[in-house]
Amino acid sequence: MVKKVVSAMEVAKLANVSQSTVSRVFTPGASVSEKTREKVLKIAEELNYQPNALARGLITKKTNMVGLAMKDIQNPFYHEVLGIFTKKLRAQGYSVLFVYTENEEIQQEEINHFLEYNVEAVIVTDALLSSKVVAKLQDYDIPVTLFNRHDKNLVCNSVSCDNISAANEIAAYIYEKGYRDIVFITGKINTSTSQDRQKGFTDFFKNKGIDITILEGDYTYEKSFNLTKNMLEAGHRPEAIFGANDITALGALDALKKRNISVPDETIVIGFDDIKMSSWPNYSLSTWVQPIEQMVDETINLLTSDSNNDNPKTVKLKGHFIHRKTTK
Amino acid sequence: MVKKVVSAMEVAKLANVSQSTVSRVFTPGASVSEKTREKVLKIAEELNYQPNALARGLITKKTNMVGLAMKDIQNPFYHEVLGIFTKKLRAQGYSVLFVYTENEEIQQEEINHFLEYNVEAVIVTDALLSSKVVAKLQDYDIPVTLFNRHDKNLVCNSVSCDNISAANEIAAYIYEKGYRDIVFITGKINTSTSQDRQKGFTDFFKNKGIDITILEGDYTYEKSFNLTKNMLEAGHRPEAIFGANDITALGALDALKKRNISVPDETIVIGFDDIKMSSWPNYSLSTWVQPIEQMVDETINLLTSDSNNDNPKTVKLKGHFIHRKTTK
DNA sequence: CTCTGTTTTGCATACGTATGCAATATACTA
DNA sequence: TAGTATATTGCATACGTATGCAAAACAGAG
Repeated sequence: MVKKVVSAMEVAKLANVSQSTVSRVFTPGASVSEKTREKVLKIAEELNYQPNALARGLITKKTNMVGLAMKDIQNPFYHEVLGIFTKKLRAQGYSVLFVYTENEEIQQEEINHFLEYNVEAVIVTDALLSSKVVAKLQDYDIPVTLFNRHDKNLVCNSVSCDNISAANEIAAYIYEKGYRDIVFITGKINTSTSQDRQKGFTDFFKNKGIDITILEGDYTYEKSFNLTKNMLEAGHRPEAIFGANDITALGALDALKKRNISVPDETIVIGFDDIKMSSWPNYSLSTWVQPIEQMVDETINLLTSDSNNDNPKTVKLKGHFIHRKTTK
Repeated sequence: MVKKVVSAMEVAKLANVSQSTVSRVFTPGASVSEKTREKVLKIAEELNYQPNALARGLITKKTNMVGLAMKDIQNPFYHEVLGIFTKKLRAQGYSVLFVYTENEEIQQEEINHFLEYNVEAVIVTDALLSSKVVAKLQDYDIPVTLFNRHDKNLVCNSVSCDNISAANEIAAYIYEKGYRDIVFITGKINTSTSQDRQKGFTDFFKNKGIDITILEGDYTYEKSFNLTKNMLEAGHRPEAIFGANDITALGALDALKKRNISVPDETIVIGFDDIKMSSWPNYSLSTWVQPIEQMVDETINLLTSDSNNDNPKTVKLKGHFIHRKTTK
């Protein structure tokens, strides 16, 4: 029993008004008398009418769609991010056109998809963007915002945690507790998050004249687990390990446990992100809490306050350290 | 420097053809001579032309958009599912309009959003749907498919793992190993997944005349952890625990570890889903592997093979058990 | 070269909405 | 009451594409 989708025209006929009037009833701010508004709304309700977003977008160029691109990784942090984005965007009347990409760089093709649908803005989370792609989007006046990333080569908005200062504070914490044998496990080294956290962390110790050990990870649990395991087997048991994110820290933590090294008594472990899992009793990981909600709010602000691409903004938020059971 | 979005008309002018011809070049199967096709494509390339999906959808009613709804939970299983869906749908030329919902039941409002954008199909994952909402979608001839769920009250497609037989096999495995003191920790009890897994599991033991313990969980780690902890503190240490999903099983596993109960020597633990985490060395959880890829394939098949809503299909796939270190 | 059958093209229109402009209805002032 | 200002409405058109139909171009046969 296929019900025909009703158009504004049919509502208009039944309500004895013109299609324009029906349109105006559904256009916020348009001029309609209270009486006709009610009349039209009543009929519309009966017919189950709702404006066609495609036709509407065709004229207004306001599609109320936002393109959200994300890379395929196992980090649950981004799952949370996605959820928050979707909720908050909907609250502002936006729908989310979602793209998961396996590629290191977002492909031209994926962006074309966004363009075809006239998205009003593009948010890129945990994925890289070539400057060529950004340029193309900006050619069409579509603002681009990097979430949890920044890139000096790209002239576009960016919202992230102030990773450098956060890592710096973590370093200070470790230093003040008196630990001197320290390890940093990086994430993917071509990500700004990993780079900044490494910089903030190592710079602090450099100033103190302390050498720390850098293990090159890739933001996966497995890599971090193995790096730590190998290090321990080679006879190096550090006093403190800072992982570039929680997943990394958890990998290290499990490797320590496997060798029956007591955390935090013999070695302390600190992560970054505060994913759900980190608060599980078995892990109870001390970590840096990213202010996700705020970060998302700022991102949405950027794209609604029709920020012009010629003058992109960079927002850095602070977050805070949370002490659990992997530190003393 | 805002570049104007070019339309088929402008390409047509430069190529000395009509707009219709340009349209036909971009419409698979339309009649265009090879010579003009090349000419048009060349100009289109130069102007960076691409068809406007909105205008196209307005006429053809083919928007190439699929609505995907998901509930807000912490289970990483659905993160994987989302990724696979997006990739495979894109491969078929579909874009994904994504909705995250916090509500137990998907709201009318969310569905309206899908309708406004003329999505061609709706996939619901880990969320409930009222029959009223399904009816509305079907009124408009939009096929609805439940993923990893089924619901007798809803006349719509459904794709899931054969939870009953899977749980049955797990029960058989446990029985054959000789365990008799057995616990099942449920998920949210209003989900078909939890119900079916419970049924398949308990029915097996009922036939053998064995009573098992049911703990009512909610698919969260915390709940499962506490249930297990309380049980152990009350002096009940079962020989086998089956969790309605991996998160549940991991909660139980951690509670066991906390009490220094040796797994699998004193108690074995089995989960369901095979999320990434389950293969982490520290957990190494034995579990039932859901054939996600196949499940997604089947779902997409259902919606592309313009299955009529009057004759909805139910697909159940098998999956397999994977033995890791929480079983012997 | 002519005639016929087939491909390729252009013309016109439709999809469902928003909006500038002019016409009409209403409210307000004196 | 008449006159003016304002609010409300309808008309016509535009957005960018697809498509039925008829015209035009082409290919093949004789």
